[in-house]
Amino acid sequence: MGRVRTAAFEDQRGLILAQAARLFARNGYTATSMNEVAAASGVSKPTLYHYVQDKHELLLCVAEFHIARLQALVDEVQALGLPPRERLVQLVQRFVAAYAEARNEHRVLTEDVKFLGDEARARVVAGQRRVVAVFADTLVQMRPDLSGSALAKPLTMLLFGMMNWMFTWLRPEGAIRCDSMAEVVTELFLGGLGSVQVPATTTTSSRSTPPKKETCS
Amino acid sequence: MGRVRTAAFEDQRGLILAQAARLFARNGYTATSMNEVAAASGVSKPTLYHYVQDKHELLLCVAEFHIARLQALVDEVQALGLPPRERLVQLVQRFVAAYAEARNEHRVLTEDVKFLGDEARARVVAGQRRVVAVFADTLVQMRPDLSGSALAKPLTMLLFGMMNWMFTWLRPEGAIRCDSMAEVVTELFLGGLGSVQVPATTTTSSRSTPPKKETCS
DNA sequence: CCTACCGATCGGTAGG
DNA sequence: CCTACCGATCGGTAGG
Repeated sequence: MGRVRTAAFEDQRGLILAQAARLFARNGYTATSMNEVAAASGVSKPTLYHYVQDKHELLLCVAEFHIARLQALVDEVQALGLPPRERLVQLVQRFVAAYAEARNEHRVLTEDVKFLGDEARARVVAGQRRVVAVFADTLVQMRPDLSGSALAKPLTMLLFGMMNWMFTWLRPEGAIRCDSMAEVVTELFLGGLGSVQVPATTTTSSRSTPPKKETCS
Repeated sequence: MGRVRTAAFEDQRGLILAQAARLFARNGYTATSMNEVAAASGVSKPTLYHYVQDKHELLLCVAEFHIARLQALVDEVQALGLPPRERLVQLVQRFVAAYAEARNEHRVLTEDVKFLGDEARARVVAGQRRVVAVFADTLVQMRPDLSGSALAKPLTMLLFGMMNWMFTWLRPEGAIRCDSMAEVVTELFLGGLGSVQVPATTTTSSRSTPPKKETCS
């Protein structure tokens, strides 16, 4: 049947991807050499190239495995059939936990995507967009007046900003636990959501705004 | 008489720093060559090295000029003598505007600091910490029960997360104006701040915790 | 799986 | 001696 090496091959490949994610996260994609990835994985450089085609594929695999994990998370939560508010609580809680567990991969996803080629980057961005859309839809269900306004996606991105930025300053060994931070994020965001004013004019703004460049002050 | 070259020298140097910031922001520090910086600045590489000592100094100057701008902003707002809530509104509004105006420099500051040497990075991080401290102090003045809790700095970092992350998805040519986003951030954060629960047990943890605190970078 | 290499390009500097 | 540059190339190292 299948080649005997497959299981061990995938194990070794997984270890290489994890080590690559660690090095990319710490030193950046460009500043990380394939020699370093090989050494950290306990193999020679030619052996490394037996498991991955090239440096870009290494980056793409790290990013896509992480995106796939996040999409699975979204599917799980949607399968629970919760009302929107409870669904958002679950989403935040599980995303923060997933980010914490895959800290290196998450950093690579948020910082090194620009080093992918155009098609590869487009795939990754499309995956991210699908995840963001679920959050945005949930927000609209919680506040129907957001529907049609231009605010649903920006609000979603502010929420992602809190979660994503968290892992630039929250140390895993620190006194603050990730799950307690997830609670704070939830309280802050859900508590503040009702205070955000939806401008009545924003609904028609998609028609009235010309493609004229609006420089941010 | 004073050196005639000084004014022109500083102008040229400023242009080089701006071009370096643009290239670093777009392609990353490591992936940007000194040849590209030189070409973008309209000078030869030897001439580039007449204006900067080396590549690391280029990165350090971009980061420090931006930090200095932010510290000046903080000083301006503090000089207004506003009550804490209005002070925070002003801080958010001006920081978002400053980030928008110095978009490239801001991206360099948040993504490429790791490529600085130890001493240089320590200087930059110290500057960031001073800025963060003003935000955190203002939060504590708004909610005195945050004093002594471990939540003031994390909450501040959530606020910075919304602002910092904003410039990864908000396009300058887009329909959404930066100042209107500053309003949304303010409404969301101030509206949600009252909903955040301060755990009673956390109060004593700040005294019992040794220097093992989170480094808010 | 290793040693040994390649085309190219890196950051930085020589002489003029 | 200084400055402000240029064309050319240095020693090392990148991905492969």
